Amino acid sequence: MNLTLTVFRRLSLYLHYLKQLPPEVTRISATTVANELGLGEVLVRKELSFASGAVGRPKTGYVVATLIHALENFLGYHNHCRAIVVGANSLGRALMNYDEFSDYGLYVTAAFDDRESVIGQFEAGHPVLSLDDLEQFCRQQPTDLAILNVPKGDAQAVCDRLVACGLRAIWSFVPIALKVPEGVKVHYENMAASLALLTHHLRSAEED
Amino acid sequence: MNLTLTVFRRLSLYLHYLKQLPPEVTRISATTVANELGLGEVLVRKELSFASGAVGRPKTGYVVATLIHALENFLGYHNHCRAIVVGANSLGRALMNYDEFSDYGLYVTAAFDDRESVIGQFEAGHPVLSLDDLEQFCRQQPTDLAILNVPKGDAQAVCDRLVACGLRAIWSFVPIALKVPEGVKVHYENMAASLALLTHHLRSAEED
DNA sequence: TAGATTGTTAATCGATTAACAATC
DNA sequence: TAGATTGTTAATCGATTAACAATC
Repeated sequence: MNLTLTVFRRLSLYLHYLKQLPPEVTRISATTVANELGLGEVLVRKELSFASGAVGRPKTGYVVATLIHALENFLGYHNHCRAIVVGANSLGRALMNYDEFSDYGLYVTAAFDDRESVIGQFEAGHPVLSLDDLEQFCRQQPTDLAILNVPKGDAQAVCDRLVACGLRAIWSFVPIALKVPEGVKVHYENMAASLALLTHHLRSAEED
Repeated sequence: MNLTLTVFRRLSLYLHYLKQLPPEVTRISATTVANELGLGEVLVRKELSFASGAVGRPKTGYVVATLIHALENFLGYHNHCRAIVVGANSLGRALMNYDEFSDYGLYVTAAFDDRESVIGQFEAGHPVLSLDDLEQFCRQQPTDLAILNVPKGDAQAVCDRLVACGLRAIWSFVPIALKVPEGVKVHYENMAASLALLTHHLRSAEED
């Protein structure tokens, strides 16, 4: 099986669902999970077994606690990872405050920007540093990935610097295709497009 | 052809690419676009023709200006849509400031929250109102969709109120499956999962 | 005319679902 | 034992790619 973003998102949906179950529910069937989340039950079974290696018992289902632990493990909860935000605009600063990251073992340690107006600020206890200090910071603090939030025109240059600093993963909110060497993983996020697709559906619904 | 989020995102990638071309480039081939963006050329052609109805000419390609206009039209640039943010946490407030939305004709007009500490604030010129005023606001200001950012426990109740207000689309950042009537479209966003998948790839790469 | 490029039709690939035997 | 539920194998569905004739 192939781990796509779609699969990964569903796995975290399963995990959230399992975690909100009342504590007296100790076992659960894939059938129940599937119905609650509006998914196919075979899909749920396949993905649970893929991600957690969990073995269910016919008739009783899966042990909830085991499943939760295995999913957390697979999704990275127990495996800490350090990220920096590059470009401390309001979305960048919001991501420094974003609690949910810690559910996946992700910690934002600092932000970087080249605007005097934001340098020196603190967000959720972490500093906004000058972009000039990027290289020095990365040498001192092992950093795994960067959240890229800079203006379009700066994106490729900043990206090159991040790669030179040894980062191997970039989460880019900039809508241009970055050129990176083999071995560096880039994931593009387009918030506006996600939202706009919804409005597109609204319009098509009206036409019917 | 089916309009999925994947397709929609690629369309907006094409559009961004076309827009950053120097003005002297008036015609472009699907082959060039595909190569620049690292995609298959047949895919680009198919999606361009699907979304824009644009007709290319063998040998010369497509007229850039026509393509841009048609894509903007398809993606909603010329079709304004009003959104509210419900739950004015830092991500919610960042989305009120998010410039890119206007590229898709999206305008956030207000935010709602039930915490006294944020009610009355302004963000990008738009107010944070009391959640109590939601119904009244929606009666006075036609609103198309809501960006849902409230605590997990409140999500379903708030969602029900939004549906009762006549909203037909919800963009939810809350990781629970909402129950909505037929005809209401929900899109779930899981920022943390997107980022966590990247770190997962990092870890698997290390193991090789 | 020759070559680049389009758009279509058929083939492939991957993800989801259906069917079903195994088992607690 | 009978019924619920698992996990696997085969079928379907949809998205992407390959092949190719049409055409500027």
